[in-house]
Amino acid sequence: MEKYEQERFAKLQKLREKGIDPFGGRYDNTQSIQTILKEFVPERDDLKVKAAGRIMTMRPHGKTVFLDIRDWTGKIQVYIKRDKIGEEPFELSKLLDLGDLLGVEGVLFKTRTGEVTIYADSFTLLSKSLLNPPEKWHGLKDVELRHRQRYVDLFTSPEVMQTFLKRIQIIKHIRTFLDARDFVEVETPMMQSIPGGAVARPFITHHNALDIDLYLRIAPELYLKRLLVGGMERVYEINRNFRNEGISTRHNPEFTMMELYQAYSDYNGMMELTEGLVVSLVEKLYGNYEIPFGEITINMKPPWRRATFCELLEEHSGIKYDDEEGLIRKSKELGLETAGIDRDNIANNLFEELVEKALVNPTFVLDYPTSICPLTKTCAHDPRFAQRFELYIASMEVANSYSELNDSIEQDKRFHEQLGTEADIAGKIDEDFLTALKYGMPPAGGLGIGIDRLIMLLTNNVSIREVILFPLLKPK
RNA sequence: GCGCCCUUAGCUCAGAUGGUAGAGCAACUGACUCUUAAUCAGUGGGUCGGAGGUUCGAUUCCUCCAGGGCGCACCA
Repeated sequence: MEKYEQERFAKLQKLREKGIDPFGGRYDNTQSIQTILKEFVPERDDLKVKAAGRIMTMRPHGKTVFLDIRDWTGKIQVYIKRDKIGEEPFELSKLLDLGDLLGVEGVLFKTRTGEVTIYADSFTLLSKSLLNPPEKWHGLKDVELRHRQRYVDLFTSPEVMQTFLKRIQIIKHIRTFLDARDFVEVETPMMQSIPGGAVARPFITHHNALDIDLYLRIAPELYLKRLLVGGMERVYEINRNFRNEGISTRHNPEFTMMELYQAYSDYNGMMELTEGLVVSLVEKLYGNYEIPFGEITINMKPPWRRATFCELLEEHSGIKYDDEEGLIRKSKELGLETAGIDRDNIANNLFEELVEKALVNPTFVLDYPTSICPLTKTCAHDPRFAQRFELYIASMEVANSYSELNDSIEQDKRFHEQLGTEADIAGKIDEDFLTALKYGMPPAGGLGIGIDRLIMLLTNNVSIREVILFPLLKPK
């Protein structure tokens, strides 16, 4: 390692001796390689182009050298010929290495073998690379190295670059979609003194001047609803949530969540919105509704199935929600814990065990038991159930939505039921949120979409770490 | 947190019932003015993840540790 670096450093010194700055500077008016490749027309041999990119391969042939440079849009071959470029510059080309960043000016032509190539009039070293890039053919395969040194992964693997560019495109599309429907994007606190809006272990941090502990937010929900009270009728936020829990192919401690709230809507409105949004993304990225995901193919064609929690539970377990003994019996058959657990949670555990795995094509699961939905309005026809849906695709929970509970008295009661004893409650209920509700919050639909998971689906990556630029890894 | 698996050259990978390792790419030297996984000739490169143990001898067997992958658990 040391050795390779020294060899390259020696070349760098030689360049300096020749008066060349090995780290370049401003290099204006380049065109993207993709644009250059599109511009080429076979009839013309005088199209001047200027490109900049990283040297990926080099094929020296005595008094000529072919090299491929890549930028973030594509790859193009460069042809450097001594008789064309002059003796001194040609000597400089011998000090180039794989991985160096190079600027090239020249005319386009097609080689005998049919490859569009820049016939270099001149080249400029824009940055000397001091480390060996990974192998040209296999690239960087080691998953750990790919994540730790994402910068290498990105310049080595165009597919990885494409995944992240798609991620950016998807998030941009979501913003455009929501902006077109009169939503406004807002920012709410990441550091909260009471972590609310979800149930999860938070990260704790400390503010020195105030000498108080703060929590990194587990959800923005309670602040976004305050904005509904304030009269911001359609708000959304796309930003990070932090949960101090296990790491898996579907969980990263910090992840990107989109939450939105629409006054005077409800969870039915949110279903329409969700389906419209995700389908528009599928159409944009795929042009058809059959999308591959790992080993499976998902059919995203709307309309998506809508089925209640109870229907699905019965469909996959043969047991009705009302049949408490049946639920317990089935749970025991499956080896699930039942002691000290109430019926709703037993039902929910059974649901997770039996139903979720089967939900491959998009399915809206409606009307969860009220006790596991503390922030949700109950169903008019049966208050044991709440107006909530979760959207499952490929057995992953992708979205979660409800008709927002706007009755402050009911909300107060639910918080207390959720938290249990008075001792547990101290300092854990966001009283200011309840105060806000008392002023009056419009009935509203709320929606949360796990952006990373959505991007996994839309880019065919089965691990969340493949769609997060710098996933959390233990320090080496 | 638990279980299974992985860690060998800069990168991608071989390998040995235990006798201190090999290929391709990359690098270095030379030849080559339309090549493209360029080619040809030659050269160098390794604490075999770390620490212990067994052994005459360990990279190989055992234990522990670290990092990672997958699954489970956790996760409204």
